[in-house]
Amino acid sequence: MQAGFAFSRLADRLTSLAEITADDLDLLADMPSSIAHFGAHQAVLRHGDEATRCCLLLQGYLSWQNPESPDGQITSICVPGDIADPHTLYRPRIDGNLVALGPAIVALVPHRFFHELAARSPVMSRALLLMLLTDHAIQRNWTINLGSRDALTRVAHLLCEITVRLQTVGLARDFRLSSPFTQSDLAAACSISPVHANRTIQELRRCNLLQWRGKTIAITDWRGLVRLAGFNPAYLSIRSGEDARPPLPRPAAADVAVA
Amino acid sequence: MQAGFAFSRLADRLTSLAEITADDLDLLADMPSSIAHFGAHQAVLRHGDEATRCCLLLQGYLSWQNPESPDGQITSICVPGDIADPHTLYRPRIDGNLVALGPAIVALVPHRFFHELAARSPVMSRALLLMLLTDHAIQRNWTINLGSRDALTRVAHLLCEITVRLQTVGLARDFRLSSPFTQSDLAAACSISPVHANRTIQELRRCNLLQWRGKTIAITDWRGLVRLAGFNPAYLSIRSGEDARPPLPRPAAADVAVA
DNA sequence: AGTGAGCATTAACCTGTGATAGGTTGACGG
DNA sequence: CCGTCAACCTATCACAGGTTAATGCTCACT
Repeated sequence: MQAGFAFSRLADRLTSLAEITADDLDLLADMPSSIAHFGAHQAVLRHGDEATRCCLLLQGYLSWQNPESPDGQITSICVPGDIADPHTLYRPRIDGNLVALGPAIVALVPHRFFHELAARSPVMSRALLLMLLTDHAIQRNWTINLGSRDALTRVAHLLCEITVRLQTVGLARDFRLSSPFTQSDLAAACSISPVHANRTIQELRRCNLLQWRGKTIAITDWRGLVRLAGFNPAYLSIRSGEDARPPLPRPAAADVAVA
Repeated sequence: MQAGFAFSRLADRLTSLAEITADDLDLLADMPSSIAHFGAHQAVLRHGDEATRCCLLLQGYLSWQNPESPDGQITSICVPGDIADPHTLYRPRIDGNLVALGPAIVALVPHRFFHELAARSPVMSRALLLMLLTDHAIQRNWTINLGSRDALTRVAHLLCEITVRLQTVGLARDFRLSSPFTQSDLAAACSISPVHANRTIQELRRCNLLQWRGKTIAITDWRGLVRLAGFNPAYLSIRSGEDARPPLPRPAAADVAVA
């Protein structure tokens, strides 16, 4: 039941990308997979591996890290519902390390399943392609983030992005998100030093934008955070054509603080 | 004749990505296109446009710029043979401004042509997909570049990347590249100030790594530049499976300094 | 209760880069 | 021939953020 719950994140994610029908979703029922659990900072995929399966993230966060940089720079972050490595469907050689941020649950799905899925359903094929394109858009935005913002706004922007991405799959609806990652992880994602990450978070706290205690972050002033970051969710789009919807809290569910 | 020459860049580019046959290349012969010329800093596509055609770059350089950042941050650079906006095939809304760096010649090709091409030839379809994936890998690398290198190595890395990308389409074989872009353009791509870009270039000159006079850059010590930048061309790959070939100067052609 | 590991916090100091502002060169037009 | 303009070069000063290192907190395990 826990597992079925987690799998529905993928459905949510795909639905956010294209007009998926019930029939299409039924195709996911046959998905073969084996479930794997990972602990904090444990490697899911290693640089140089040849992938034969995709990593579908069910719970927690994963990060891609640059193997060459000494401080383990993080180049992207995956949230539940993401396929961490969709590109391996077409080019299986792994470039970078895929590492869990905090405990994570991953479903390993044979490449073959997705290839057949795409062959069987044009809409699903399109959704997978849009997933790739969205990853690309996110990556471009990380480039912008590093290139044009200072530490404070950079961290703020990253938090905005993660929040909206979680909301797309039904998490963090009340702007509370589980944060198993450390301040050093955040620093590695924003390319600042861990010490300065700390200074920065304190500044965000002092502005009453958020609380970060223990393993959850509560964003107490969403609009303030968005304004500070200059965050525009359009790039995360979400249903081709439409512009991104503002992440309004929909009727609360029971699954709120679990990422 | 000039034009036919330029079109062959696309063939070179696609060939570098997948095992293209002569029959596949023949399909390119029907490519409908209209040619457009642009001057320095002129916009090719504007943020918010809806694209119905792809921009195939024949000569010169194009850049994607972030419309929100005041200094016109450059988030990626296109070289001849690149399709500047392959993602518009699937999501036509333009995000960012596509701007010419120096004079550029572009072939505008209807989306329809590429969709039919992909439907007709699986290999071509694959090559187009790999083009998207390579763009993505390059973008990830820009994130790494901004996040983990200082100004000097950042500029060095960018120059290495551009050089190798030019070489895959038969340009810059002798490590001389046309550089219609200004130091400010370079600065915008590396997210440093124009003044500091100048300091940096002088440093590179002082180390005898390159000459930059007028509108051409001559890299005089390629290995030194690669070492300084920590450049590893693997991410540009270039024929799935293989690792990237070292960019050896092949028998010189007549087209050397023209980008 | 005691120990140790990992993480958060604080402080003192240092450096790369930005900002500003001025000077030089070269291409072009009248 | 001179004025204009854009690009390039140089110098100086201020500050965001890096580095290092010491201290404290919290939790897990014995």
